[in-house]
Amino acid sequence: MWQRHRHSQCIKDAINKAEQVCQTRQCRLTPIRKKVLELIWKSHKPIKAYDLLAQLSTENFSEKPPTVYRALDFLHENNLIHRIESQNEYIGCNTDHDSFDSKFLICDKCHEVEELCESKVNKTLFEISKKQGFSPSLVNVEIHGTCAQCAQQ
Amino acid sequence: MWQRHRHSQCIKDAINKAEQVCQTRQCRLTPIRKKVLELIWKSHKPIKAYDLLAQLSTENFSEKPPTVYRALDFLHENNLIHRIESQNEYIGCNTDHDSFDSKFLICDKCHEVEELCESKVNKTLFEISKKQGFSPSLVNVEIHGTCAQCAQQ
DNA sequence: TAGTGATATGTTATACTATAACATATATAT
DNA sequence: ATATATATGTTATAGTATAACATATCACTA
Repeated sequence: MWQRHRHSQCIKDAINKAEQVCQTRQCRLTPIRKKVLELIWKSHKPIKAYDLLAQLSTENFSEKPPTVYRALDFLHENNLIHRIESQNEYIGCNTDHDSFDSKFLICDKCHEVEELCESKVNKTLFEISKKQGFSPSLVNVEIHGTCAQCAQQ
Repeated sequence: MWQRHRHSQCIKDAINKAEQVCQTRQCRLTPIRKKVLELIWKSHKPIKAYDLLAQLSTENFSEKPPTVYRALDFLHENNLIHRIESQNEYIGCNTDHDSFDSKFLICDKCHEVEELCESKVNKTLFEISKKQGFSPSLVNVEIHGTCAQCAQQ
């Protein structure tokens, strides 16, 4: 990418947003939760639970599965991260949509993932669902393929 | 359901279709593969790999994970089943679309799943992807919620 | 400010999901 | 018949996630 990406900034933004959300919702961004969120954002790509866990070892936290899964649960419940279902991976969310609607472009070559913010498709899917008597609560779209970068090569 | 569902018939249809597909593609619907496909269709709901495996035990097949995962891989490659990513479950596919496009309504109460056959949304998603320079190869949509049956109760 | 209930974390164990690697058997095509 | 490819058997292990209970910390109020 020719454009300089101020990565440290996007981590900070994510933490700030998380702190705001927690203040509003009266829940606590504890050190573990904050650290896990930071680690997720530090990774430009979606990251696996056990990779997060390994990184926690260098910190002062218990390096055991429940540590990271509890933090992931918390962050997910509060719409601060998404789970990429087809990959068992987690990625930060900095958009303002509620968690019931998420769409991802997943590059199968470099494994980068981009979140799509688009509401038309979502609306259509809701309408189709309702026509069938189905009451949707959550829509997840995962589109696999090749990203622009990788296609050039 | 007031309407009588001829379940044995839909299993037969699925096997017939599989045999056709295999003839066309020059691949083999071996006894294991056929049995796994039958078991998947026998279950009205998506089913887990290890549940299939347990059911294979009563048959004359090796009740070990690779047995079922290999059959699942084969059936999936040939578009005879889908994987519900958010549930780690497998479901039969009797529609004629290619596997690169699948959409499911997943009832979180009774766990029944219905496949949507709809191409408009898919087209839109492809267009959006391409605008971003992304070349999609596969779209998977999983919509969670409550089905008509369960909503009545 | 000590006590109490709710929330969060530590810890051990185990359940659930999937694949690697190599041996053996079966099918298909000369 | 034999060679090659394909499929299955078998053992072991990797990878993903949760249950259950103990301990600690927070937040509220008596």
